[in-house]
Amino acid sequence: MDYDFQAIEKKWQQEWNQRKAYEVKNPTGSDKQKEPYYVLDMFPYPSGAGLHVGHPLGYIASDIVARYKRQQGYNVLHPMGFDAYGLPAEQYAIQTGQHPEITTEKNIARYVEQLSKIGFCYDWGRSVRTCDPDFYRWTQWAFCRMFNSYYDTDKQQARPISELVARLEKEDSHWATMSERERQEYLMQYRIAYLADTKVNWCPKLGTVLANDEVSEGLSVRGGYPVEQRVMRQWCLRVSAYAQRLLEGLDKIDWTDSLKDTQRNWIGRSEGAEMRFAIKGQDEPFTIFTTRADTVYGVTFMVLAPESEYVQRVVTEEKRQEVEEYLQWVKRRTERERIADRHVTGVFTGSYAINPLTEKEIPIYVSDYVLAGYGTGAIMAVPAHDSRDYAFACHFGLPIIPLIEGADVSEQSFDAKEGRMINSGILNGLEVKEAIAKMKAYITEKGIGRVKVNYRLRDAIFSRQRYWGEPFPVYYKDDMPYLIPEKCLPLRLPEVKDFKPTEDGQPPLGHAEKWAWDEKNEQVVDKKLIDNKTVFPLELCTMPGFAGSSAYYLRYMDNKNDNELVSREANTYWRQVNLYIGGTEHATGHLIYSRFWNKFLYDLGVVCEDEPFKKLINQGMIQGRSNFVYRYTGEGATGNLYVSYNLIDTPPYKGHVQPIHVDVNIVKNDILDVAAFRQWMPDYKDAQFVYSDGSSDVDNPYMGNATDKQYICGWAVEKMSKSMYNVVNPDDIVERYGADTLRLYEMFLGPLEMSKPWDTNGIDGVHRFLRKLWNMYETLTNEEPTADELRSLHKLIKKITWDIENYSFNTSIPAFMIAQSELAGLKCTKRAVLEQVAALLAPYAPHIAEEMWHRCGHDDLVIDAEWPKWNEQYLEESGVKYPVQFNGKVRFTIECAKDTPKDEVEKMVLAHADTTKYLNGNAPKRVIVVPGKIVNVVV
RNA sequence: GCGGCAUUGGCGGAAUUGGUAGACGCGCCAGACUUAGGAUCUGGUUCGCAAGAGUGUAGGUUCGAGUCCUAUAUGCCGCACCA
Repeated sequence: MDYDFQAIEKKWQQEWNQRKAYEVKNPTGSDKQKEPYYVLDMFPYPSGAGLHVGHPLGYIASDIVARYKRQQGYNVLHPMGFDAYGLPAEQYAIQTGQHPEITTEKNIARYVEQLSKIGFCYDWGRSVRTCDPDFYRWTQWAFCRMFNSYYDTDKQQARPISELVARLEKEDSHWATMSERERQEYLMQYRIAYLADTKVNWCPKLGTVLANDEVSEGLSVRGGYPVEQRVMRQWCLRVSAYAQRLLEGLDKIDWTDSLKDTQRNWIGRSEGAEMRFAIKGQDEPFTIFTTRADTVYGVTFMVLAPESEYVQRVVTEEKRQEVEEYLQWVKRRTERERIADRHVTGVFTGSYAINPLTEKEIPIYVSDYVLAGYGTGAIMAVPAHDSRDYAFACHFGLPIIPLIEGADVSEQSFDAKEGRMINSGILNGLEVKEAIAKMKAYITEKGIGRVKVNYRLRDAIFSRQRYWGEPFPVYYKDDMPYLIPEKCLPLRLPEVKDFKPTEDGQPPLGHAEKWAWDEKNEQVVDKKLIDNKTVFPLELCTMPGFAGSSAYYLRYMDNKNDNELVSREANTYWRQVNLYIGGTEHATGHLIYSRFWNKFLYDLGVVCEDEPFKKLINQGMIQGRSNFVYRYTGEGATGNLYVSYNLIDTPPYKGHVQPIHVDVNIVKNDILDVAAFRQWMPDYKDAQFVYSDGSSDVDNPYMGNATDKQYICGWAVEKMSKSMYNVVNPDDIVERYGADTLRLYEMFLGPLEMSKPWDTNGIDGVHRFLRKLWNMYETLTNEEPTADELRSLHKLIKKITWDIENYSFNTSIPAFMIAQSELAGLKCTKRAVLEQVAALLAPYAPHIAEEMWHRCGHDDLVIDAEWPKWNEQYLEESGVKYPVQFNGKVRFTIECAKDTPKDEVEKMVLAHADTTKYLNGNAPKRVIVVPGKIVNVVV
C-alpha cells in the first residue's frame, strides 16, 4: 500500500482530538505525582499574513522534546497561545474601520488551523490570548501590585508601599504636614509602577511612544518611521531597581553565552565613582560619574548634557542667549539626525568648576554628546584618554594633558586602560588599576565623592497612546492616579467609534463614551457624568505589547483559575519553564521584561522560582531563498526573452540581462516550471526562453513543450517577504509532502540555532525516506530479531536519545535513514524491532509513527509508548565493542606502561579478548601509543 | 568602537571527550526497468591523470588538530557618544 500521508495525518489528528490525547492535568491531592516538565514556545503575534515556513521551526523542536519527555514518563506541559495585542491589527483598523478584535480573531483562527495541520501536541484547552479579559485581568492585577509596591534597597526586594507609608509616618516629621496630593507625589517616586515626566521616544507617525528596544537607529522597529525625543507624562516600570538581580540571575540559568552577553550588555553595569566639583562663585557643587577616577588630574573641562538641570544653574547672563539657542537646536534635532551627524557641537556656559585635586579652574560646557539619562548627566572631560573628549577639546582648543607614561596624544587620544600614571600628583608611578582604587579611596576619605555603580538599563516606559492594548486600571482624582479596586478587574477595553487619536491629540480611548470611573459605585460609567467628585476620568493610554507577554507562561499552569493568576499549588508543581524556545529578537525586550516581572511576583510570594526560564534556545531565523529569471535587455530585445542562469555570463547575453524575482513556488530545484511562469502574471503570457543547452523558443516555438529542456533560475538568500516572491507557506508543503515530511525536513535543514535559508531542494530525499520506511511495515513477523538487527536498532536508540537530550535534532534524520537502509538490507520484518523504531520516530514524525505503531498491533497511542532503552549487551554481542562511534569508527583503550614499545602494545591489543573478537585475528589498522596515557586502536 | 557567532566538496551540512575529514541528503554521472517520465531501483561522486594535496589565511601546542592556543581576513548578529 502506498504511503498516503494525507489520509494518515487526517486520521490521527482526529483520533488525538477524540481521545483528548494531549490534555494535561495538574495533579490533585492524592494523585501519584508524575515528574513535571514544561516546554514552551514564545507565543506568536497572529499577523494577517499567516504562518510562513519559518515559524514552525522552533515549534517543531519543542514538540519533539515534549513528545520525547512524555514517552519518558514525564507530565509534560506544552501549551500554545497568542500575543494578540499589537500595532498591525490597530493600523488595519484605522485603514479599514474593521475592529481589531475581529481581525485578531480571524488571524488566530487561521494560525490555529495551520498549526493543527502540523500535528503539534498542544493542549489547546490551556491556550491563552493576551486580549482576552480573563487574561488581561491578571496583567492589570500585576500592574496594580506594582503601583502598590516600592523597591526596598536594603532588603533588595519589592515591598508593599504601605510599609513605606508606615515608616514615613513614624520617622519622617515632614510626612504629617503633607497634603494628600503631596503625599501621592512623594510616593510616586518610589512606586514600582509610577507616573513620571520622562524623555520618551515619540513616533509621530504611529502616534505613540516606544520603549528603547522598540527603536532602532532612530526609527521604529515596527514600520520604520522616524522617532523623536519628547518629554511626556508616562507610566513607567522601575525595571532599573532590579538591574543587579537581573544581572546575577543570569548565572543561574542555562542560556547561551551570546544571549547572556547581550543581556549583560543591555543592563550595562559599570563600577565607578561619583565626584563633586565645586562651581566657582557658587555654594552648591555638582556631581559627575566616572569610571576613570584615576584621570582627575587630566580634567581640563566639564560637559553637561543639554537636558541637565545643572545647565540653568551654571549658565552666566552673558552666555544665556547662546546656550538657549544651542538647547533649542538640540531639541529640534531628531534622534536620526543626531546619529547620522556626529560633528562636535557644544557651547561654553560661562562658568568654571574647580578641580578638587589640582584646584584649577576649568570651563563648563554644554554638549549633546553627554546623555542626560546616564550617570548624573554631567561628566569630567579627560581629552588625553577619551576619544570623545579629545575631539571636543580639539574643536574648542582646550588643553590636553597626558596622564599615562608613553602615551602619544598629539594625533589621537590614548584610550587604553593600562600603563603607569604621570602628571598625576599622588597617583604618579601607579598602574591604572591601582590608581583607580587609590583615587576612589582618596575621594571617599576626603568627602569629595563616593564609589558608585551605574547601570545602563533604564526604566521601561509603559504607556502607549493606542487603542488595541490593555487598559490601565487607573483613574485620576485631583490629577493624581488612583487604582480601581482589584475586585473590579478586569477593566474592559471600551468600544470607540474611531481608532485614531482624537482631534485634540488624546489617545484613541479619548473617543470612548463610557469611560469614566464612579468611585462610589465602583463601576465604569459614561464620560458625561464626570464631576471630579464621585465620577472621575479614566486613563486613556493602554499598556505596551510586552505587558501581556511578561507573565503568560505562568497562566498556562492554571489558565482556568478565576481567583488567582496561578494557584500556589499549580505553581509549586510546574515551577518554571524547563525549556523555552524562541527568536533572538526578544533578547533585550521580552526576555528582560518577563524576568523582571517574574522577580517582582517572586518578591510578592506569588511564584516560587525567581527565574522564569531555566533553559533557553534561540532558534535561527529562516531566511527566504529567492529565485530569479533573467530578462534579456541587449540588442534586438523584445522584453520577453528570458535567459537560463547558466548562460547569463556568456555572449551575447553577458551584461545584458536583468534579474527578476520569480515566485519560488513555481520553481523546483532551481528549474523553472515554464508553463506555470507563463500563467503566473499577464506580463509573462508570451514569455520565450533560452534553455540551459542554449536552444531557444525563438528558433523553435514548440521547443518549450519538450520535456528535456530546462530553464535554470538563479537564486539568492534574502529576507522572506511577499515582494520577493519567496514566502513559502507550510500549508503548501503539508499538502504536497505531508506534515511529517515538513517536520523532518525543517529539522534536517541544519542546527536549530543557526540561521539558514529555506531551501526546498532536498525535501524529496526526506520524503523518500518516509516512504521506504513505510514499506517495511507491510507484513510483520513475530520472529526473534537477529544480532545484526538488534545492533542497528540499539545504535539508533542510543543516537536518537543522545540527539534529543542535546537538542541536536538535525543529526537524527540521517541516523533514521541509516537504520532504515540497514534494516531493509537485512530484510527485517520483525515486529519487535520495527515497533521500537516507530516509538523512536514518534517525536519527529508523529502521524506516520502512530500508524506504524498500530500496524505493530498496538491499541494505545504511540505518544504514550515507553521510550526505548538501548542495551550495551546487544551492541557487544554483535561484535562491536563499546564505545560505538557513529560513523562506524571503533576505539579501544588499553592501559599500558610508560615506555612500552610500539610492537609490544600491538601484541597487547591483539591479546585483548574483546579486541580479538572484533578483529577476527587481523592486525589493527592503526595503533596509537601515548606513553603513560592510553592506547587508541583504530580497526 | 565594544561584545558575540560563524567560515568544511557544486549545494545544505556530518564528524558527540583532540583519534580514518566529507556521514546523511540535494545535485551531478553511469546503469536497470520503461512507449514515456520531474516516477522507481542499483552503483559512483572532495580536488588532482598521477605521486599527492586538502576543513578561510599564517603560526603554535600535541604522537595526532576541522576541533585547543595566538594572530589575521571575510561574513552575520547584537549594543553603541553609556563617560
